[in-house]
Amino acid sequence: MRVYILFMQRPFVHPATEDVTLEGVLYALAEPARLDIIKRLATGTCGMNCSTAAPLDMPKSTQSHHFQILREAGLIRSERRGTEVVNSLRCTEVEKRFPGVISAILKASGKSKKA
Amino acid sequence: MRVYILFMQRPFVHPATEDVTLEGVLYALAEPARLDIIKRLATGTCGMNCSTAAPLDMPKSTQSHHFQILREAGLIRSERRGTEVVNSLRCTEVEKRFPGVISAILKASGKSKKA
DNA sequence: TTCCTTAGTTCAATAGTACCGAACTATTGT
DNA sequence: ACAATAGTTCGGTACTATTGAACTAAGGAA
Repeated sequence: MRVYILFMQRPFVHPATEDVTLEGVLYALAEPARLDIIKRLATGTCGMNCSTAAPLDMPKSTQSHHFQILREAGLIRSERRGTEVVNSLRCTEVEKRFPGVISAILKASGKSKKA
Repeated sequence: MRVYILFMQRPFVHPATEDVTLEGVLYALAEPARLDIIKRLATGTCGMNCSTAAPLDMPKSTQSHHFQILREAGLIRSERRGTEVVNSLRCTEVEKRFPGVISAILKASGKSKKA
């Protein structure tokens, strides 16, 4: 028999559009794994849970860490839906704050290092 | 009396345009101090030496480190001119490789965190 | 030449950050 | 009530950044 002490689950914190910083956005996207997550979210039409949006071989604790950074940078919105967390891009908001940045990076991210 | 053993000074290495990676560019620009350097270089019409392009209070060893990262990312070109190193942006090249990325970031970098 | 000055680099140590396994929380289904 | 699924938190190790100190290199002055 196991005793659990129950806490309220901490709600996710999302910065307001005007509080999103360029530094935070660039920092978040500079990590290939996180850019990868953003690319996956961009191709899908609806939100994705963490495991789906993250690369297959990434440990869950690392996923959690990266999603937190993306969320705090203002790039994604996360919502709890039962046991899972549904993540979706905040592209339009970020585009409004920093026009062209995300779209140009997403467009560029298709290019490989060398043929 | 001090004895110096003289070496040839290592020449600067600049990646070819096609070897510039998005990851490297974003990583380089994600650091506020480096974005600052790029902004300074962007406003000037000609090249600047390291001390001029870097923030005033930055230690020289840190400057050197940041310029190396910017250079290896393919964002700047460095040339020795006597005792100093003249740095200039490789904007057009990077724009050709990743259209819109640098220009959008430079445009966005003017925006402050909050009024 | 010899020394001084200016400009930047390299080294090494410390401070800070990231990654990931293990243990845990929370919700849903059986 | 228990098992399964999905994600979070913690803590230790491994990597990365920052910076003072020592150094290289070029250019001038005496």
